[in-house]
Amino acid sequence: MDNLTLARLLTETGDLLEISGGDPFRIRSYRRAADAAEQSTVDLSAIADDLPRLLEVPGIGKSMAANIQAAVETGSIPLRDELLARYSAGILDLLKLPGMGPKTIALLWDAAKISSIDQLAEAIDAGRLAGLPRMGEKQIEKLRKGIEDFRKSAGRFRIDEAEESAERIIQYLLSFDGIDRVTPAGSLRRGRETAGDLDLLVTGPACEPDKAAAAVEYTAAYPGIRDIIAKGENKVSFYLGNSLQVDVRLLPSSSYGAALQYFTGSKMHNVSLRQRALKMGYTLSEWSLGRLEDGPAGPAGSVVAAETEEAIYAALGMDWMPPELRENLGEIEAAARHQLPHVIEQSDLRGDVHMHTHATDGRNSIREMADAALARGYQYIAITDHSKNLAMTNGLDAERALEHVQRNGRPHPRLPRHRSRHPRRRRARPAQRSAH
DNA sequence: GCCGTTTTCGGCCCGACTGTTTTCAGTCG
Repeated sequence: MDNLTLARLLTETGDLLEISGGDPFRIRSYRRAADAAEQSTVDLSAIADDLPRLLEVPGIGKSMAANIQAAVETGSIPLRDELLARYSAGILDLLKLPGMGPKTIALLWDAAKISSIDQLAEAIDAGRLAGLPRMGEKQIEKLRKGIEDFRKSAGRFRIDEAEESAERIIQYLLSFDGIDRVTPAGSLRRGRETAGDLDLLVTGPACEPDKAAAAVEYTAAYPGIRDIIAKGENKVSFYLGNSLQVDVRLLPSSSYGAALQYFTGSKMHNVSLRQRALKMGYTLSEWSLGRLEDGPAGPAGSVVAAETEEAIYAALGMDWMPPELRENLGEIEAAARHQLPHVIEQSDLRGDVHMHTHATDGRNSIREMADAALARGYQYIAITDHSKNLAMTNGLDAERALEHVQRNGRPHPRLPRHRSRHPRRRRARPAQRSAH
């Protein structure tokens, strides 16, 4: 069983526990364990029998270790099976509808025994939701729309697709007078391979508190918007035509560092960082790092650090770290010990050994790719075009391959202007795991 | 259910937005 499957099982158990009204902190433990499984560079199923090693993983205690062992042996987690038997497998899909959380699902279950999207759609059409607590007209319409969107399906987006969408929105926003800077944050900034949504941080004089109304309206008028999800004093969320969700947050330049830190995440990194802040007598929010004794953070809260990420991490006794490391996998402790690992950069890459030319399904010639590779400082490349077995991609047989090389491929003094399939930076091995 | 710079018990992040709740609960990131 791979780590992603393990993470899904743990997440689902946490979700079901929440629907059943379980202890919030126990629920959080399942989520934290799921996160640990997803991010771990060690194959947890391979060490399932090695209890001491499992317990070394932050977020995995005795119970979670037992759950992992059960999952590897049986393909599921006992508590998950028990709860699924009480409801039905389809109940987990309900959580994917916008605005639908465990409390609402519990309500729908208690009032109408609804445990799947199809049952919910049917209940809406039959008018059986009207009259339930918190089920006004707008709420029901929102659910109807959510079901429609779910059936069309959205899912996660490749990072290059998200980047393209981001670039267009950034250009649009920068043309507004008083917006100085638009910074993509979230998983895009953390260099993940896919993004569930797009987070954009907007700063400038037009984003000062109490003055942001015009900029908010301008943002909400972006031509690519399909539906507005939420619009407030300094935040706009919407769906683009391709179903990518975009969250735009407008904050004053004086809060840029705090906002960037907050919006970059990951969620679990932020939770850990705030816990550390609390222990040190501070409170951290998207507005600033402030002193706890001065009251809650926020636009009017006290400011220990806010303008740069560096200042915030420094005030918390830590080195600044590249966004790629912020996954709550020990980087906070490593930064506090000043022992962050080196993150591999584009300049560290020496070559690329998986490249297709226009002879099959690539877009460039061997020569063009060689030139591009040289421009990046590569020392070698390997051309790996398809064989004829893959006819749909114009696979080459031996004769055609030879012809192609003779025509294009004489040893060339120079090398991949093809878009690398690798992220610009590769994730470094987290510090804590290097001790394993 | 996990974890420890005070802790093996007692605490566990924080603010924005929405809808219908007349003061707030639920959801989200």
